Amino acid sequence: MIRPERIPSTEPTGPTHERVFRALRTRIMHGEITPGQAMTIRGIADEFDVSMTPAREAVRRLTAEGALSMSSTGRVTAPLLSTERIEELASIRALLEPELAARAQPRAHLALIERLQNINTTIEQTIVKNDAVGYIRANLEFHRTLYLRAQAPAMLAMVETVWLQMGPTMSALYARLQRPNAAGNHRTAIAALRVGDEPGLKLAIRADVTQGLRMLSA
Amino acid sequence: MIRPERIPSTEPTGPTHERVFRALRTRIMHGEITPGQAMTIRGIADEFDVSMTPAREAVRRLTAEGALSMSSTGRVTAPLLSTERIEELASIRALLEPELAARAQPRAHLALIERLQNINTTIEQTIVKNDAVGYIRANLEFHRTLYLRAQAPAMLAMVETVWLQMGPTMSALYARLQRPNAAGNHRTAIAALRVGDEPGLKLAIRADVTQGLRMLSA
DNA sequence: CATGCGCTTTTGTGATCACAGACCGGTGCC
DNA sequence: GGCACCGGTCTGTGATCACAAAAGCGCATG
Repeated sequence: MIRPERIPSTEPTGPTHERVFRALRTRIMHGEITPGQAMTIRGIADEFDVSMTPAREAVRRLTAEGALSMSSTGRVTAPLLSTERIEELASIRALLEPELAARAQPRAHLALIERLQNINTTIEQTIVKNDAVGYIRANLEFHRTLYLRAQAPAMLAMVETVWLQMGPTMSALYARLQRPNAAGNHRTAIAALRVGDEPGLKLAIRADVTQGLRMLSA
Repeated sequence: MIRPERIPSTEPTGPTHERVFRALRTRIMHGEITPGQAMTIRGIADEFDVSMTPAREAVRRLTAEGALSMSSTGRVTAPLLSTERIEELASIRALLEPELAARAQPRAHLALIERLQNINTTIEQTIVKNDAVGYIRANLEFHRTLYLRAQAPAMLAMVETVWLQMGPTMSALYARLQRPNAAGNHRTAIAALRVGDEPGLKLAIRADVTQGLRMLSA
Protein backbone atom coordinates (compact mmCIF):
# COMPACT_ATOMS: atom_id res chain seq x y z
CA MET A 1 0.00 0.00 0.00
CA ILE A 2 1.34 3.39 -0.89
CA ARG A 3 1.19 6.05 1.76
CA PRO A 4 2.77 8.95 -0.09
CA GLU A 5 2.66 11.34 2.82
CA ARG A 6 2.25 10.80 6.51
CA ILE A 7 0.13 13.69 7.64
CA PRO A 8 0.10 14.04 11.43
CA SER A 9 -2.65 16.56 11.01
CA THR A 10 -5.55 17.05 13.39
CA GLU A 11 -8.00 15.59 10.91
CA PRO A 12 -11.07 13.75 12.28
CA THR A 13 -9.00 10.61 12.74
CA GLY A 14 -10.06 7.11 11.86
CA PRO A 15 -9.66 4.83 8.90
CA THR A 16 -10.16 6.15 5.42
CA HIS A 17 -13.39 4.33 4.78
CA GLU A 18 -14.89 5.83 7.91
CA ARG A 19 -13.88 9.32 6.95
CA VAL A 20 -15.52 8.90 3.56
CA PHE A 21 -18.54 7.34 5.21
CA ARG A 22 -19.01 10.20 7.65
CA ALA A 23 -18.58 12.83 4.98
CA LEU A 24 -21.16 11.24 2.70
CA ARG A 25 -23.49 10.55 5.58
CA THR A 26 -23.70 14.10 6.84
CA ARG A 27 -23.97 15.31 3.29
CA ILE A 28 -26.97 13.08 2.76
CA MET A 29 -28.56 13.82 6.12
CA HIS A 30 -28.30 17.54 5.52
CA GLY A 31 -30.10 17.22 2.24
CA GLU A 32 -27.15 18.21 0.07
CA ILE A 33 -27.83 15.32 -2.27
CA THR A 34 -30.59 15.55 -4.85
CA PRO A 35 -32.98 12.58 -4.78
CA GLY A 36 -32.34 10.32 -7.73
CA GLN A 37 -28.85 11.70 -8.15
CA ALA A 38 -26.57 8.96 -9.42
CA MET A 39 -23.17 8.41 -7.86
CA THR A 40 -20.36 6.14 -8.91
CA ILE A 41 -17.94 4.43 -6.60
CA ARG A 42 -15.04 5.56 -8.72
CA GLY A 43 -16.34 9.10 -8.64
CA ILE A 44 -16.51 9.10 -4.86
CA ALA A 45 -13.06 7.57 -4.67
CA ASP A 46 -11.65 10.27 -6.91
CA GLU A 47 -13.41 13.04 -5.02
CA PHE A 48 -11.92 11.96 -1.71
CA ASP A 49 -8.63 11.00 -3.30
CA VAL A 50 -8.76 7.42 -2.14
CA SER A 51 -8.94 4.11 -3.89
CA MET A 52 -12.11 2.25 -4.69
CA THR A 53 -11.95 -0.01 -1.67
CA PRO A 54 -12.81 2.48 1.09
CA ALA A 55 -15.28 4.25 -1.18
CA ARG A 56 -17.06 0.99 -1.80
CA GLU A 57 -17.26 0.20 1.87
CA ALA A 58 -18.66 3.61 2.68
CA VAL A 59 -21.30 3.15 0.02
CA ARG A 60 -22.14 -0.28 1.38
CA ARG A 61 -22.65 1.01 4.87
CA LEU A 62 -24.86 3.78 3.59
CA THR A 63 -27.00 1.44 1.51
CA ALA A 64 -27.29 -0.81 4.56
CA GLU A 65 -28.77 2.15 6.41
CA GLY A 66 -31.13 2.96 3.57
CA ALA A 67 -29.36 6.24 2.91
CA LEU A 68 -28.50 5.18 -0.60
CA SER A 69 -30.28 2.74 -2.85
CA MET A 70 -28.68 0.35 -5.24
CA SER A 71 -30.23 -0.95 -8.41
CA SER A 72 -29.93 -4.59 -9.37
CA THR A 73 -27.05 -3.71 -11.66
CA GLY A 74 -25.20 -1.96 -8.87
CA ARG A 75 -25.86 1.65 -9.79
CA VAL A 76 -25.91 3.80 -6.69
CA THR A 77 -28.39 6.63 -6.33
CA ALA A 78 -29.87 8.70 -3.57
CA PRO A 79 -33.33 7.21 -3.15
CA LEU A 80 -36.33 9.18 -4.17
CA LEU A 81 -39.09 8.21 -1.83
CA SER A 82 -42.71 7.63 -2.63
CA THR A 83 -45.34 9.46 -0.66
CA GLU A 84 -46.26 6.30 1.23
CA ARG A 85 -42.66 5.76 2.16
CA ILE A 86 -42.34 9.26 3.54
CA GLU A 87 -45.53 8.85 5.51
CA GLU A 88 -44.09 5.64 6.88
CA LEU A 89 -40.84 7.24 7.92
CA ALA A 90 -42.72 10.09 9.54
CA SER A 91 -44.77 7.54 11.45
CA ILE A 92 -41.61 5.98 12.79
CA ARG A 93 -40.42 9.37 13.90
CA ALA A 94 -43.79 10.05 15.51
CA LEU A 95 -43.52 6.82 17.45
CA LEU A 96 -39.91 7.01 18.57
CA GLU A 97 -39.14 10.67 19.07
CA PRO A 98 -41.78 11.44 21.71
CA GLU A 99 -40.43 8.50 23.66
CA LEU A 100 -36.90 9.83 23.37
CA ALA A 101 -38.07 13.26 24.48
CA ALA A 102 -39.89 11.77 27.45
CA ARG A 103 -36.78 9.88 28.48
CA ALA A 104 -34.65 12.97 28.14
CA GLN A 105 -36.99 15.18 30.10
CA PRO A 106 -36.13 14.10 33.67
CA ARG A 107 -32.43 14.55 32.90
CA ALA A 108 -32.80 17.90 31.20
CA HIS A 109 -31.18 20.61 33.24
CA LEU A 110 -31.19 24.34 32.64
CA ALA A 111 -28.05 24.48 30.51
CA LEU A 112 -29.59 22.04 28.07
CA ILE A 113 -32.77 24.06 27.78
CA GLU A 114 -30.76 27.16 27.08
CA ARG A 115 -28.80 25.36 24.41
CA LEU A 116 -32.04 24.24 22.82
CA GLN A 117 -33.28 27.81 22.85
CA ASN A 118 -30.13 28.99 21.16
CA ILE A 119 -30.46 26.37 18.48
CA ASN A 120 -34.06 27.37 17.97
CA THR A 121 -32.96 30.95 17.44
CA THR A 122 -30.62 29.71 14.75
CA ILE A 123 -33.49 27.81 13.20
CA GLU A 124 -35.60 30.96 13.03
CA GLN A 125 -32.75 32.75 11.32
CA THR A 126 -32.37 30.03 8.70
CA ILE A 127 -36.08 30.27 8.04
CA VAL A 128 -35.82 34.00 7.47
CA LYS A 129 -32.81 33.57 5.22
CA ASN A 130 -34.50 30.71 3.35
CA ASP A 131 -31.41 28.60 3.96
CA ALA A 132 -32.65 25.06 3.40
CA VAL A 133 -29.48 23.18 4.28
CA GLY A 134 -28.86 25.32 7.34
CA TYR A 135 -32.44 24.83 8.45
CA ILE A 136 -32.27 21.06 8.17
CA ARG A 137 -28.95 20.92 9.98
CA ALA A 138 -30.08 23.16 12.83
CA ASN A 139 -33.38 21.35 13.14
CA LEU A 140 -31.64 18.00 13.41
CA GLU A 141 -29.22 19.46 15.91
CA PHE A 142 -32.15 20.58 18.06
CA HIS A 143 -33.65 17.12 18.14
CA ARG A 144 -30.34 15.34 18.60
CA THR A 145 -29.32 17.65 21.43
CA LEU A 146 -32.51 16.84 23.27
CA TYR A 147 -32.44 13.11 22.58
CA LEU A 148 -28.82 12.71 23.59
CA ARG A 149 -30.02 13.26 27.15
CA ALA A 150 -32.31 10.26 26.87
CA GLN A 151 -29.36 7.93 27.32
CA ALA A 152 -30.85 5.64 24.69
CA PRO A 153 -28.19 5.25 22.01
CA ALA A 154 -29.91 2.46 20.10
CA MET A 155 -33.15 4.40 19.83
CA LEU A 156 -31.30 7.53 18.82
CA ALA A 157 -29.36 5.63 16.20
CA MET A 158 -32.60 4.29 14.81
CA VAL A 159 -34.11 7.77 14.59
CA GLU A 160 -30.97 9.07 12.93
CA THR A 161 -31.30 6.35 10.34
CA VAL A 162 -34.76 7.66 9.57
CA TRP A 163 -33.44 11.21 9.29
CA LEU A 164 -30.80 9.90 6.96
CA GLN A 165 -33.34 8.21 4.74
CA MET A 166 -35.46 11.33 4.57
CA GLY A 167 -32.49 13.62 3.99
CA PRO A 168 -32.44 13.90 0.22
CA THR A 169 -36.21 14.28 0.04
CA MET A 170 -36.37 16.85 2.80
CA SER A 171 -34.45 19.55 0.98
CA ALA A 172 -36.56 19.00 -2.11
CA LEU A 173 -39.62 19.37 0.11
CA TYR A 174 -38.32 22.50 1.74
CA ALA A 175 -38.41 24.27 -1.59
CA ARG A 176 -42.20 24.25 -1.69
CA LEU A 177 -42.49 25.14 1.97
CA GLN A 178 -42.34 28.83 2.72
CA ARG A 179 -42.34 29.14 6.49
CA PRO A 180 -41.99 25.96 8.49
CA ASN A 181 -43.49 26.40 11.92
CA ALA A 182 -40.96 24.08 13.49
CA ALA A 183 -39.74 26.94 15.62
CA GLY A 184 -43.19 27.26 17.17
CA ASN A 185 -43.43 23.59 18.02
CA HIS A 186 -39.95 23.76 19.46
CA ARG A 187 -40.94 26.66 21.66
CA THR A 188 -43.87 24.79 23.13
CA ALA A 189 -41.62 21.77 23.59
CA ILE A 190 -39.12 23.89 25.48
CA ALA A 191 -41.89 25.36 27.60
CA ALA A 192 -43.15 21.88 28.45
CA LEU A 193 -39.60 20.86 29.25
CA ARG A 194 -39.29 23.72 31.71
CA VAL A 195 -42.35 22.85 33.73
CA GLY A 196 -41.84 19.10 33.49
CA ASP A 197 -45.00 18.53 31.48
CA GLU A 198 -44.29 15.17 29.89
CA PRO A 199 -47.55 14.74 27.96
CA GLY A 200 -47.20 18.26 26.60
CA LEU A 201 -43.63 17.60 25.58
CA LYS A 202 -44.51 14.40 23.77
CA LEU A 203 -47.37 16.14 21.99
CA ALA A 204 -45.20 19.03 20.89
CA ILE A 205 -42.54 16.70 19.51
CA ARG A 206 -45.13 14.60 17.77
CA ALA A 207 -46.66 17.69 16.22
CA ASP A 208 -43.25 18.88 15.12
CA VAL A 209 -42.48 15.57 13.49
CA THR A 210 -45.87 15.21 11.85
CA GLN A 211 -46.12 18.78 10.67
CA GLY A 212 -43.79 18.41 7.71
CA LEU A 213 -46.07 15.73 6.39
CA ARG A 214 -49.01 17.98 5.74
CA MET A 215 -47.35 19.77 2.89
CA LEU A 216 -47.10 16.55 0.96
CA SER A 217 -50.78 16.43 0.13
CA ALA A 218 -50.95 20.19 -0.32
CA MET B 1 -10.56 -12.45 -11.25
CA ILE B 2 -10.68 -16.20 -11.22
CA ARG B 3 -14.03 -17.85 -11.69
CA PRO B 4 -13.00 -21.49 -11.58
CA GLU B 5 -16.44 -22.85 -12.27
CA ARG B 6 -19.57 -21.31 -13.58
CA ILE B 7 -22.31 -22.93 -11.57
CA PRO B 8 -25.72 -22.37 -13.13
CA SER B 9 -27.17 -23.80 -9.96
CA THR B 10 -30.38 -22.67 -8.35
CA GLU B 11 -28.52 -21.02 -5.52
CA PRO B 12 -30.03 -17.88 -3.95
CA THR B 13 -28.52 -15.75 -6.71
CA GLY B 14 -26.88 -12.42 -6.25
CA PRO B 15 -23.34 -11.17 -5.81
CA THR B 16 -20.97 -13.00 -3.53
CA HIS B 17 -20.88 -10.34 -0.86
CA GLU B 18 -24.66 -10.42 -0.61
CA ARG B 19 -24.71 -14.17 -0.28
CA VAL B 20 -22.19 -13.99 2.56
CA PHE B 21 -24.11 -11.12 4.09
CA ARG B 22 -27.42 -12.96 4.08
CA ALA B 23 -25.89 -16.12 5.48
CA LEU B 24 -24.26 -14.30 8.36
CA ARG B 25 -27.31 -12.18 8.96
CA THR B 26 -29.74 -15.03 9.39
CA ARG B 27 -27.18 -16.86 11.47
CA ILE B 28 -26.97 -13.89 13.81
CA MET B 29 -30.70 -13.23 13.85
CA HIS B 30 -31.44 -16.82 14.73
CA GLY B 31 -29.09 -16.66 17.68
CA GLU B 32 -26.55 -19.09 16.32
CA ILE B 33 -23.72 -16.77 17.30
CA THR B 34 -22.57 -16.59 20.88
CA PRO B 35 -22.41 -13.03 22.24
CA GLY B 36 -18.80 -11.89 22.48
CA GLN B 37 -17.72 -14.48 19.96
CA ALA B 38 -14.85 -13.11 17.92
CA MET B 39 -14.79 -13.47 14.17
CA THR B 40 -12.10 -12.64 11.66
CA ILE B 41 -12.63 -11.43 8.15
CA ARG B 42 -10.19 -13.98 6.82
CA GLY B 43 -11.97 -16.71 8.73
CA ILE B 44 -15.32 -15.76 7.21
CA ALA B 45 -13.74 -15.55 3.78
CA ASP B 46 -12.26 -19.02 4.16
CA GLU B 47 -15.50 -20.47 5.47
CA PHE B 48 -17.47 -19.27 2.47
CA ASP B 49 -14.60 -19.93 0.11
CA VAL B 50 -14.39 -16.37 -1.11
CA SER B 51 -11.73 -13.72 -0.93
CA MET B 52 -11.47 -11.09 1.76
CA THR B 53 -13.24 -8.41 -0.22
CA PRO B 54 -16.81 -9.71 -0.13
CA ALA B 55 -16.33 -10.96 3.41
CA ARG B 56 -15.25 -7.52 4.48
CA GLU B 57 -18.23 -5.87 2.85
CA ALA B 58 -20.62 -8.28 4.49
CA VAL B 59 -19.07 -7.53 7.86
CA ARG B 60 -19.32 -3.81 7.20
CA ARG B 61 -22.99 -3.99 6.39
CA LEU B 62 -23.63 -6.02 9.50
CA THR B 63 -21.75 -3.62 11.73
CA ALA B 64 -23.68 -0.78 10.14
CA GLU B 65 -26.87 -2.51 11.27
CA GLY B 66 -25.53 -3.06 14.75
CA ALA B 67 -25.50 -6.82 14.26
CA LEU B 68 -21.76 -6.96 14.83
CA SER B 69 -19.56 -4.66 16.80
CA MET B 70 -16.06 -3.63 15.96
CA SER B 71 -13.42 -2.66 18.45
CA SER B 72 -11.19 0.32 17.82
CA THR B 73 -8.50 -2.00 16.55
CA GLY B 74 -10.85 -3.61 14.09
CA ARG B 75 -11.62 -6.84 15.86
CA VAL B 76 -15.08 -8.06 14.97
CA THR B 77 -17.30 -9.64 17.59
CA ALA B 78 -20.95 -10.34 18.13
CA PRO B 79 -22.01 -7.66 20.59
CA LEU B 80 -22.90 -8.61 24.11
CA LEU B 81 -25.56 -6.22 25.22
CA SER B 82 -25.96 -4.59 28.59
CA THR B 83 -29.26 -4.88 30.39
CA GLU B 84 -30.10 -1.26 29.63
CA ARG B 85 -29.45 -1.83 25.97
CA ILE B 86 -31.77 -4.81 25.88
CA GLU B 87 -34.46 -2.86 27.64
CA GLU B 88 -34.00 -0.14 25.08
CA LEU B 89 -34.29 -2.51 22.15
CA ALA B 90 -37.37 -4.08 23.68
CA SER B 91 -38.87 -0.60 24.04
CA ILE B 92 -38.34 0.00 20.35
CA ARG B 93 -40.08 -3.26 19.58
CA ALA B 94 -42.91 -2.32 21.94
CA LEU B 95 -43.36 0.96 20.10
CA LEU B 96 -43.11 -0.24 16.51
CA GLU B 97 -44.56 -3.73 16.45
CA PRO B 98 -48.05 -2.90 17.71
CA GLU B 99 -48.22 -0.27 15.01
CA LEU B 100 -47.17 -2.81 12.39
CA ALA B 101 -49.75 -5.24 13.66
CA ALA B 102 -52.44 -2.59 13.56
CA ARG B 103 -51.55 -1.73 10.00
CA ALA B 104 -51.58 -5.38 9.00
CA GLN B 105 -54.89 -6.11 10.63
CA PRO B 106 -57.30 -4.64 8.03
CA ARG B 107 -55.46 -6.53 5.30
CA ALA B 108 -55.31 -9.83 7.14
CA HIS B 109 -57.45 -12.42 5.43
CA LEU B 110 -58.25 -15.92 6.54
CA ALA B 111 -55.34 -17.64 4.80
CA LEU B 112 -52.91 -15.42 6.68
CA ILE B 113 -54.52 -16.19 10.02
CA GLU B 114 -54.28 -19.89 9.31
CA ARG B 115 -50.63 -19.54 8.42
CA LEU B 116 -50.05 -17.73 11.68
CA GLN B 117 -51.77 -20.53 13.54
CA ASN B 118 -49.58 -23.11 11.84
CA ILE B 119 -46.46 -21.20 12.75
CA ASN B 120 -47.68 -20.95 16.32
CA THR B 121 -48.09 -24.70 16.43
CA THR B 122 -44.49 -25.01 15.33
CA ILE B 123 -43.51 -22.61 18.09
CA GLU B 124 -45.22 -24.76 20.69
CA GLN B 125 -43.36 -27.78 19.41
CA THR B 126 -40.01 -26.03 19.65
CA ILE B 127 -40.85 -25.08 23.21
CA VAL B 128 -41.58 -28.69 24.08
CA LYS B 129 -38.39 -29.85 22.39
CA ASN B 130 -36.38 -27.07 24.05
CA ASP B 131 -35.05 -26.12 20.64
CA ALA B 132 -33.75 -22.59 21.15
CA VAL B 133 -32.74 -21.80 17.59
CA GLY B 134 -35.91 -23.30 16.17
CA TYR B 135 -37.98 -21.33 18.65
CA ILE B 136 -36.35 -18.04 17.76
CA ARG B 137 -36.67 -18.69 14.07
CA ALA B 138 -40.32 -19.68 14.26
CA ASN B 139 -41.13 -16.80 16.56
CA LEU B 140 -39.57 -14.30 14.17
CA GLU B 141 -41.38 -15.93 11.29
CA PHE B 142 -44.66 -15.43 13.10
CA HIS B 143 -44.06 -11.74 13.56
CA ARG B 144 -42.65 -11.20 10.11
CA THR B 145 -45.54 -13.02 8.46
CA LEU B 146 -47.98 -10.75 10.22
CA TYR B 147 -46.05 -7.54 9.63
CA LEU B 148 -45.49 -8.22 5.95
CA ARG B 149 -49.17 -7.49 5.50
CA ALA B 150 -48.70 -4.02 6.94
CA GLN B 151 -47.19 -2.84 3.65
CA ALA B 152 -44.66 -0.84 5.63
CA PRO B 153 -41.26 -2.02 4.44
CA ALA B 154 -39.24 0.69 6.17
CA MET B 155 -40.85 0.02 9.52
CA LEU B 156 -40.42 -3.70 9.08
CA ALA B 157 -36.79 -3.25 8.15
CA MET B 158 -36.28 -1.21 11.29
CA VAL B 159 -37.84 -3.88 13.46
CA GLU B 160 -35.75 -6.54 11.79
CA THR B 161 -32.67 -4.55 12.63
CA VAL B 162 -33.70 -4.68 16.26
CA TRP B 163 -34.24 -8.43 16.04
CA LEU B 164 -30.82 -8.70 14.51
CA GLN B 165 -29.20 -6.77 17.32
CA MET B 166 -30.92 -8.89 19.94
CA GLY B 167 -30.17 -12.14 18.14
CA PRO B 168 -26.99 -13.29 19.87
CA THR B 169 -28.30 -12.33 23.28
CA MET B 170 -31.68 -13.95 22.76
CA SER B 171 -30.38 -17.48 22.52
CA ALA B 172 -28.27 -16.95 25.61
CA LEU B 173 -31.39 -15.68 27.36
CA TYR B 174 -33.45 -18.61 26.19
CA ALA B 175 -31.22 -20.94 28.16
CA ARG B 176 -32.49 -19.60 31.48
CA LEU B 177 -36.07 -19.47 30.29
CA GLN B 178 -37.98 -22.72 30.68
CA ARG B 179 -41.33 -22.15 29.08
CA PRO B 180 -41.86 -18.96 27.14
CA ASN B 181 -45.51 -18.09 26.98
CA ALA B 182 -45.13 -16.51 23.56
CA ALA B 183 -47.55 -19.07 22.19
CA GLY B 184 -50.23 -17.79 24.55
CA ASN B 185 -49.74 -14.19 23.53
CA HIS B 186 -49.80 -15.24 19.92
CA ARG B 187 -53.08 -17.04 20.43
CA THR B 188 -54.75 -13.97 21.89
CA ALA B 189 -53.28 -11.93 19.04
CA ILE B 190 -54.76 -14.33 16.52
CA ALA B 191 -58.09 -14.19 18.26
CA ALA B 192 -58.07 -10.40 18.20
CA LEU B 193 -57.12 -10.56 14.54
CA ARG B 194 -60.15 -12.71 13.81
CA VAL B 195 -62.68 -10.38 15.33
CA GLY B 196 -60.97 -7.20 14.17
CA ASP B 197 -60.16 -6.01 17.66
CA GLU B 198 -57.35 -3.57 17.01
CA PRO B 199 -56.69 -2.47 20.61
CA GLY B 200 -56.64 -6.09 21.72
CA LEU B 201 -54.23 -6.99 18.95
CA LYS B 202 -51.86 -4.18 19.81
CA LEU B 203 -51.96 -5.14 23.46
CA ALA B 204 -51.26 -8.77 22.74
CA ILE B 205 -48.29 -7.90 20.54
CA ARG B 206 -46.95 -5.47 23.09
CA ALA B 207 -47.27 -8.09 25.80
CA ASP B 208 -45.53 -10.63 23.61
CA VAL B 209 -42.67 -8.25 22.95
CA THR B 210 -42.34 -7.09 26.53
CA GLN B 211 -42.66 -10.50 28.09
CA GLY B 212 -39.15 -11.67 27.30
CA LEU B 213 -37.87 -8.72 29.24
CA ARG B 214 -39.13 -9.83 32.60
CA MET B 215 -36.72 -12.71 32.86
CA LEU B 216 -33.81 -10.31 32.77
CA SER B 217 -34.36 -9.10 36.31
CA ALA B 218 -35.38 -12.53 37.50
C1' DC C 1 -36.63 11.15 -39.14
C1' DA C 2 -37.00 7.44 -36.01
C1' DT C 3 -35.13 3.02 -34.55
C1' DG C 4 -32.35 -0.82 -33.92
C1' DC C 5 -27.56 -2.56 -33.69
C1' DG C 6 -22.76 -3.01 -32.66
C1' DC C 7 -18.83 -0.93 -30.50
C1' DT C 8 -16.47 1.66 -26.99
C1' DT C 9 -16.37 3.29 -22.46
C1' DT C 10 -17.74 3.13 -17.94
C1' DT C 11 -18.78 0.72 -13.70
C1' DG C 12 -19.32 -2.71 -10.12
C1' DT C 13 -17.20 -6.99 -8.41
C1' DG C 14 -13.87 -9.94 -6.57
C1' DA C 15 -9.02 -11.51 -6.02
C1' DT C 16 -4.47 -10.46 -4.65
C1' DC C 17 -0.80 -8.05 -2.54
C1' DA C 18 1.93 -4.83 0.57
C1' DC C 19 1.97 -2.84 4.83
C1' DA C 20 1.19 -1.43 9.69
C1' DG C 21 -0.42 -2.40 13.90
C1' DA C 22 -2.33 -5.67 17.26
C1' DC C 23 -1.97 -10.02 19.41
C1' DC C 24 0.45 -13.84 21.54
C1' DG C 25 3.93 -16.56 22.44
C1' DG C 26 8.39 -17.46 24.89
C1' DT C 27 12.50 -15.84 27.14
C1' DG C 28 15.35 -13.39 30.07
C1' DC C 29 15.79 -10.27 33.89
C1' DC C 30 14.83 -8.72 38.52
C1' DG D 1 8.21 -16.94 40.75
C1' DG D 2 6.38 -12.84 38.51
C1' DC D 3 6.83 -9.38 35.03
C1' DA D 4 8.59 -6.82 31.29
C1' DC D 5 10.41 -7.12 26.79
C1' DC D 6 10.78 -8.94 22.17
C1' DG D 7 10.08 -11.73 18.30
C1' DG D 8 6.95 -14.01 14.96
C1' DT D 9 2.28 -14.41 13.44
C1' DC D 10 -2.23 -12.88 12.64
C1' DT D 11 -5.52 -9.38 11.13
C1' DG D 12 -7.53 -5.27 9.24
C1' DT D 13 -6.74 -1.75 5.70
C1' DG D 14 -6.11 0.16 1.33
C1' DA D 15 -4.33 -0.01 -3.50
C1' DT D 16 -4.33 -2.27 -7.79
C1' DC D 17 -5.70 -5.30 -11.36
C1' DA D 18 -8.62 -8.47 -14.35
C1' DC D 19 -13.01 -9.33 -15.85
C1' DA D 20 -17.99 -9.18 -17.05
C1' DA D 21 -21.81 -6.68 -17.69
C1' DA D 22 -24.23 -2.56 -18.28
C1' DA D 23 -24.65 2.08 -20.21
C1' DG D 24 -23.87 5.46 -23.51
C1' DC D 25 -23.34 6.51 -28.42
C1' DG D 26 -22.77 6.91 -33.11
C1' DC D 27 -23.93 4.86 -37.36
C1' DA D 28 -26.41 2.59 -40.67
C1' DT D 29 -30.88 1.10 -42.03
C1' DG D 30 -35.92 1.07 -42.86
